[in-house]
Amino acid sequence: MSAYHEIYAIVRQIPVGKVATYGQIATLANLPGKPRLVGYALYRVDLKESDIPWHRVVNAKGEISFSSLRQGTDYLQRALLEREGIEFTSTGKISLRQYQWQPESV
DNA sequence: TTAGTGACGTCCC
DNA sequence: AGGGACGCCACTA
Repeated sequence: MSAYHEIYAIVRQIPVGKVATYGQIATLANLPGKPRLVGYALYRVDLKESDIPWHRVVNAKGEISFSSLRQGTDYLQRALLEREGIEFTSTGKISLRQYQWQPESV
């Protein structure tokens, strides 16, 4: 059983209209302090054949990680999030206080 | 095997 | 608020 499988399982649990951070996913996947692995795990996921809502994962700043490696999927991510009702600030950030996923339902 | 890089986070300035 | 340095570990050359 790969640790990445746990990551995918966690991401799949993120409800529509909510987002989670890489660090949050890492912790939930029993990989505290290793958020980079989460990012790499999602990078390995095939966007088309996976049923994983990868677009609901953002960094701790509440922003989408823009990278040339993603070939524009970063812009797609923002579009998908906006389609789910998530609003972006003028600086392109998301209000985590309002949209961050709370597994334990504070 | 060593070195470099990265869908990130935390700390310090 | 914004930017730089360091740490983390898997993958690639």
